[in-house]
Amino acid sequence: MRDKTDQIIKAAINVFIKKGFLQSTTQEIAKEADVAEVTLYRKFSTKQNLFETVIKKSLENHFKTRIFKLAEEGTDRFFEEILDERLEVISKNHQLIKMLVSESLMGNLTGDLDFPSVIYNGLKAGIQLHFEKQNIAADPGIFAHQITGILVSNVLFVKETPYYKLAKEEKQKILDHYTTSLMANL
Amino acid sequence: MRDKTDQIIKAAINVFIKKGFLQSTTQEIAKEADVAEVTLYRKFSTKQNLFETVIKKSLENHFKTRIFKLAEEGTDRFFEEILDERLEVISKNHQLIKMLVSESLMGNLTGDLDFPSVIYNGLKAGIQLHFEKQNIAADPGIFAHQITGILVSNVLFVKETPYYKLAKEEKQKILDHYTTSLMANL
Amino acid sequence: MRDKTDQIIKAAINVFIKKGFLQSTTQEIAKEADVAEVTLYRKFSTKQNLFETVIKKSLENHFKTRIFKLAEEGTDRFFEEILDERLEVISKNHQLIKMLVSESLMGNLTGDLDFPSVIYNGLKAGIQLHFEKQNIAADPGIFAHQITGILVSNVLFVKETPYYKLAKEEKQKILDHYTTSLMANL
Amino acid sequence: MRDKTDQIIKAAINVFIKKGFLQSTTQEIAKEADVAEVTLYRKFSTKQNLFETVIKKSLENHFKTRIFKLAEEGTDRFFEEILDERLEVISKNHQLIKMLVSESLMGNLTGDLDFPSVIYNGLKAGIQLHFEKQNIAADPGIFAHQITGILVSNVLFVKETPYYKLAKEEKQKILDHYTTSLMANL
DNA sequence: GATGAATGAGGATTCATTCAT
DNA sequence: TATGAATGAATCCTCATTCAT
Repeated sequence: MRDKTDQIIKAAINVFIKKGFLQSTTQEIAKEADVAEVTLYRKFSTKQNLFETVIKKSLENHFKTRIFKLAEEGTDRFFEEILDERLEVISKNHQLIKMLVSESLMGNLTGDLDFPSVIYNGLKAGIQLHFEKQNIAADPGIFAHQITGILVSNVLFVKETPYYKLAKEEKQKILDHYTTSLMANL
Repeated sequence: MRDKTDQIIKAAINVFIKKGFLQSTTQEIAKEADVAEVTLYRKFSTKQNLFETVIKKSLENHFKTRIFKLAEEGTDRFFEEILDERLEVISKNHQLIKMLVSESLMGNLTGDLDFPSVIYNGLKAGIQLHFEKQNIAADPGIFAHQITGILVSNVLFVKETPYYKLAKEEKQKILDHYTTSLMANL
Repeated sequence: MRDKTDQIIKAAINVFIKKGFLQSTTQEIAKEADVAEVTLYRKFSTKQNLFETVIKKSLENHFKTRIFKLAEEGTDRFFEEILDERLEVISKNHQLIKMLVSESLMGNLTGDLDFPSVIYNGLKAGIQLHFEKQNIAADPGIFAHQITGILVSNVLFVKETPYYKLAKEEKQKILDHYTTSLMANL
Repeated sequence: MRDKTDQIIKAAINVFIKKGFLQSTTQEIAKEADVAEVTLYRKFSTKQNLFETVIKKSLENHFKTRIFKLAEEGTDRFFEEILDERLEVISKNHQLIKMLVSESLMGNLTGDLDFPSVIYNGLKAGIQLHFEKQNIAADPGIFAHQITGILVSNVLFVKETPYYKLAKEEKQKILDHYTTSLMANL
């Protein structure tokens, strides 16, 4: 039972990532999950509901962040570290995130499922804490905004080599660039 | 004749913006255009084709850029000016651009219809020219990338007041922030 | 379950016979089968597929032939008997066969669904066996061809009284005529 | 004007032969005739009407027969000559005749457009005359029927080499076979 | 708990034909 | 006479969802 439910969720996530919400059919998901189509309705009652469940699960699984710990620690490489962490995650879940952003833009994600908002709010809260700890007088919002932009542009354009596969020095170069940009306004 | 065609295009753009490609139905477009559904097919043969026509038209109408002229002129406020221009356009066509980015992410836009690429490539070419004129040794790609990020984050998050409605000083503050960020790496 | 499937097949055959493939609509078939149109698609996926299924079934049900048994037996009234058998079948399934021939001419039947070919090949093989058994040196093809002609002309032209309703002597007269014709070339 | 009309008829015949009545569209015919679709309606008012016109024309153009002259002449090779004539015509207009027979079977041809009937009736009348002249006491109908069967079987099955391309001796062999068959019942 | 069977609603597209010029 | 423009009516087919077992 947990079994079938998991199969469905796994299949659903694959299909949704590949085709997006509208293009995915419950038929295809059921087939990929090797389950009868009705079973899926038994457990999730609605395609929309299945989608939301899947999104929630994905967000939980992939986007845990260390941002608050970093802010607490008071590291002076704060921006560098969260950028590194985020770029790593994004490059590893490229398709998923593309879908999340796309669905967000289409208005299919609301509240705590709206990926860009979740990211943004997380960043903002973390940065705010960081600024407080470091006695920096600056608007956390605009920095969160800017970082989100950096991240999203990395979703829109696929690089030959994804970030997480880059050599350490290459990563560093990128991080330096972004950090320099961000710090310029402090 | 041009008349009906225009009605259809106008209606199509509205509907596509409101609902995206998949959710839009030719029926609804026809109704909004006050035209028989067939007429739409006579003129555009396919929903997909209508969509592409509409997108092309939109790109032509709204996204002419002064970037090359600016690069030629050799203004030292180059980044500031193109950012201003772009933010103006974006804030005025928010819904349209949301749709364009969304469809791009879903893979429904290719080649010269792929909005983010078009923007990015335009920026890159302009920046390259600018750098050459100013004898700046820097990678235009990374700056184009960064600006695209800035722009997209402005698409993702709706502000209370859209950019184009802001007071001059407020605009200037925003532009200063971004420009400082960008110039920090020169 | 078998129930609905059978209803559909039965209805489909009726409609196809009455109107031919192109003129028949899945809607009408569904209605005649007292089934939702979708159900038909669930079971047969395609109108074409339903058509082929129905044709196959019809061929199996109505056109089993005794020709090989007759050839084996070595009866000297071989031609007479198969002609009788065939004319019986044809006159009893006149509408069906008209449709089959018509669709064949339109190129909508291929391979083992192509009624005229099936008939011809069956005849040819049977006659060949017959000739071998009887040590007759003649081309089975031309006789099969000729018999097919006889049969088809009985499809094209409706008689007042169908063959199967004729009195024994009348049948005999017809058979004699055809047999004389055929045997003249032996 | 005559010009356009002719273009349309020519195009129509091509398309109808290639696709049959139902599968042909007035659009395609108009395109092939290099004429506006409406023009076709101007001149023929209806697809059905165009079809009938075209059929009539075709029957007139291709199926003039010498049968009555032959009957009058009182040749003793009567059957042979009309068979030769007919097989020649059929093999030269194979596609057209396939279409005619197919449409006849579908009930789309009535009265003097019904090709098989036309052929049959022509044969019957000619044979009757022949029998009278030759003082033969036999039913012309059954012979006409039989010849029609021969002809139709030549429509159903395409030979590698069409009749009209065969060498004289080969034609003769075929004619001898058929004639023998027919005469056996005299 | 799981599923085979069935469906209402809708969607893109095609076709013969008419209108107005 | 010829035609560009427009359309009502259908057609095949798909999808999310429910029913009965």
